[in-house]
Amino acid sequence: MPEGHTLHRLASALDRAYAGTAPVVTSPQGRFVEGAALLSGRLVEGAEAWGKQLFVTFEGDRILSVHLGLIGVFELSRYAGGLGCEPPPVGAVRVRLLNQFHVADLRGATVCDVVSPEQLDAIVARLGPDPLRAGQLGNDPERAWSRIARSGRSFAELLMDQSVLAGVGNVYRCEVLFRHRVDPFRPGREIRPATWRAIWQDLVDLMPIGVAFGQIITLDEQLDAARALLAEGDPAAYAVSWQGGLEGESRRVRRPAYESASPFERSYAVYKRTGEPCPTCGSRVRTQVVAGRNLF
DNA sequence: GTTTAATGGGTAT
DNA sequence: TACCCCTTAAACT
Repeated sequence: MPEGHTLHRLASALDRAYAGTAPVVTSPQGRFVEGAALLSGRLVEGAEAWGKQLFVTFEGDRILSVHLGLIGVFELSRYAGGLGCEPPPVGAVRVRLLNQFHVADLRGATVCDVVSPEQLDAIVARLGPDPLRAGQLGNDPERAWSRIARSGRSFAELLMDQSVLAGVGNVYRCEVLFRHRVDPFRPGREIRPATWRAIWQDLVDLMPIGVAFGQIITLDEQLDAARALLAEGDPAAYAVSWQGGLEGESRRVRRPAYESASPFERSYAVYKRTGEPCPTCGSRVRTQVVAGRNLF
């Protein structure tokens, strides 16, 4: 379940697995048969993410455009044995990319289309700056600030608006508001410029760590440990493609490669901690549904 | 066996 | 603000 870090991690994993190869593209579920036919057998030029949008570019200006939505999963795994020996699709697999060593199965996405470069540009043009593309041309955080500074909408709402800021979802939103002690309901126009700059910089620091470990990490102790691991070495060590069930568990736990096994327990300051004590002051974390999403 | 929740977002009202 | 779509697995009966 995806925020921007998931999509960027997925894009680079797909890029490594498929760029320069011509995968067989199918739709075992049957709902993307025509699109699959447009792509199958063509050389993959690359994969990239913008915010929560994923694009896989095939030769001939045909681009697979995917948005995972709330529940979508693009499960990438390596298999041994070559074509014809791949694992059978399980569940509602809308798209399967298959080459000699890799299978990627897409399930539950809200968007899955073949688009042109012009359509890709139009999708990207609707997005605000992406903290995972910090420093890149045309990805200026001032664009987000100009929207925030003149908006009467709540800051919490603005952080989730992909046309203001691309890639942040509910977890990063809740956690970053907590980290900077910002009232979620304060209107954008009452946010101080220094507050916005600090939050943008924090996301620029935090989100690549999320990409490296395949997990949103926002607690300071975990961040310190994560930075130490990254400093001493090999983020690829965490790019494990399968996570088996724990010893004694009856059910096998499978995770997509881009989510990977992480050495960190999933733990947040406020997200999904309703009723539990604040890590700083001990008061109870409260929840309020804002436009259909749980704000903590 | 059925219901619900989930890190999203588009469209209608 | 409501409702719709996508799919799965955990949490309920």
